[in-house]
Amino acid sequence: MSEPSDQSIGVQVGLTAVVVAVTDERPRIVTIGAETPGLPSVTLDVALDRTLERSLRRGVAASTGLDLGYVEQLYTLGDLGRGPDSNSRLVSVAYLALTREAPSSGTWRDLYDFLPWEDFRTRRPAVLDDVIIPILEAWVGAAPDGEQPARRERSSIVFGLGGSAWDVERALERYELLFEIGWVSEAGSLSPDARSRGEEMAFDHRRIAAQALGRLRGKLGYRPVVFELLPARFTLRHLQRVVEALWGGRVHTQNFRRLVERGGLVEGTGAFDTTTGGRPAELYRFRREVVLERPAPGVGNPGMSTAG
Amino acid sequence: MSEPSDQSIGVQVGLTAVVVAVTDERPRIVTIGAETPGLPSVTLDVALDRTLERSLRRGVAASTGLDLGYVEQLYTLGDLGRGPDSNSRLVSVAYLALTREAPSSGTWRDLYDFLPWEDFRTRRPAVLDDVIIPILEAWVGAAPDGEQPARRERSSIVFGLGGSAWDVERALERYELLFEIGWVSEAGSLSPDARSRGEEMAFDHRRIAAQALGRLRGKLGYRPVVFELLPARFTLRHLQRVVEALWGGRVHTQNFRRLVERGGLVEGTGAFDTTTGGRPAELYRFRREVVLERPAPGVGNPGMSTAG
DNA sequence: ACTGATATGCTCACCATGAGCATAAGGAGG
DNA sequence: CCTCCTTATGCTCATGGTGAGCATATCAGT
Repeated sequence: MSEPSDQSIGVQVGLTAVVVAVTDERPRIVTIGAETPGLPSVTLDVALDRTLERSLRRGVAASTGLDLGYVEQLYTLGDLGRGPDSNSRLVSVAYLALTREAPSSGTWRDLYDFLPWEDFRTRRPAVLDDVIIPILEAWVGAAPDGEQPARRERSSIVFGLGGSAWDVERALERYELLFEIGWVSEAGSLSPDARSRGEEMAFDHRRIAAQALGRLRGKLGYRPVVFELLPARFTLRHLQRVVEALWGGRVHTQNFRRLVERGGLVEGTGAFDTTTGGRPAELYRFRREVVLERPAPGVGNPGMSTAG
Repeated sequence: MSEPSDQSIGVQVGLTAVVVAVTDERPRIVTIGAETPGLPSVTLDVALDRTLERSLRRGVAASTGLDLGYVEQLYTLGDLGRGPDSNSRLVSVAYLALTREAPSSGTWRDLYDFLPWEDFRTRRPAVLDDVIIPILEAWVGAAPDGEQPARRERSSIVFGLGGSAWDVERALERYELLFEIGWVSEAGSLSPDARSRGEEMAFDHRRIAAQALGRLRGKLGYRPVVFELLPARFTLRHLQRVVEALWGGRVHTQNFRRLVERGGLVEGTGAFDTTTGGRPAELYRFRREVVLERPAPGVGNPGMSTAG
């Protein structure tokens, strides 16, 4: 059982949030700090906070001015060597928060600035074929002894090589592999080609951001979380763009419509948006009742295509 | 960012494991303690453990003698009022571990002893219709003001009432709801009807067990985790029984076979097991390569039937 | 009116899934 | 040996979901 002991002296518990919004068809996160961007974080205050989540909300409000809505725990990190000094041990609980972009004392940044290889919407990222895959192949080739198959398998699964499909949800595994082979790094060591390697973040915050992206992508398929990122009324096109922004790929428009309409996720309001350029689009709203009807309501896994 | 401060004094970090095996078609977990069963736990030792997971493995080995294989982080709990005394704050990181049952200095217990309403294999648990649903209806009826619809919706979703289907993965939500309405309780207050309410566990360990069950049930569908619970060679029947034990329901045998065979999850070895009673069953092995071929290899969500 | 957009409806082939029938191959008992 | 019971395994069929693509509707501009 859990016996208290002096060993725990020097342990601190931090709470860190990846606050996600989608604006102008781009996934955005709140960052703090002028030079190296970091995620909004707070140290658990035993006296003030009854629960971890309350502590997080308080901390994010204090450092960004944002009042969080949907919040979900991601992961707890506690490896040696984290945190500001080497004397104490920092255990951080990372959270994913969904909201709509609002003025903040932090800075909203494009998530794909930090993870550029994750966005397939306009085209397959060139850095994948030009740089990452060759480096992975070298890493596989340089494997000691019988470890080569394991390395080959891992890179295949994670980066969709040799017959495996690109799995959008494996964003964390991709980051971890790139980190292990030394191609991306943490804690703001400026690399000369930040554009292709992605910008760095403070501490291990970029890893957390990658995990948030992967979790969110996965959850999109079976829980109606997208609507946290949308206004109360939206066009199906808008909904699709938000999903695509997070997914990092394009989907078949008609099938996407069928999915969300026939799946009962949305219902028309009768009002129209005429500002979209062509035929006016009907404004829809989220049908909350859907969670009663279907076991796993979400936008499914609509077939991804690199084309529009 | 994360500023160290004296607020964190008094915080302890604990690691807790739900160690799951399946023996004789029953899901089993390791418990510690003579009276009220608890989960194996350890306090993070800053000096000894480089990572949280190492700490957990060390702690479980120390308290049960078990050497864990597959380990996955579940959730981090940190509410006020946890832990042994009210002076300090205990933040616990809960883990799910999968293994095969082996001699242990802890005690292997049937998981459904603690969560009896979760097992639909022989029949729908009587306690659901006899006790739980009436209590839920009373709780809905007793709702203040306009809160009634929300309560009705929640109980419908979580317990599969009024058209909603029983979702095996919502084990945690069911426990949480039962806890909120006071029908199950924590920390070993002996209830007179433990057989139907389920046996209690120390602290909030029963909640953690419920979460482990839900997570495991979910993961079964899209990751080949069952095989952590099976020997290297097994019959399809054995595989099916293990899945059913965790799922808490029966599946259609032929369709299950089709799923795992045509899905490439297993391959025959040519050897047979003649001890099963009828026609000898071929022994199969897990095909590791499947993770390369399919994005989400698992035993899917084979249709559940209450009948055999 | 014609063009270019976007919105929306509909069809069709294909595959995964739920359900059930039928056959194969052991053992136990007469 | 024959019959029955049990488990294993093969196959069919209807249904619904999914990927793709064609066709039509309705706006803004020119």
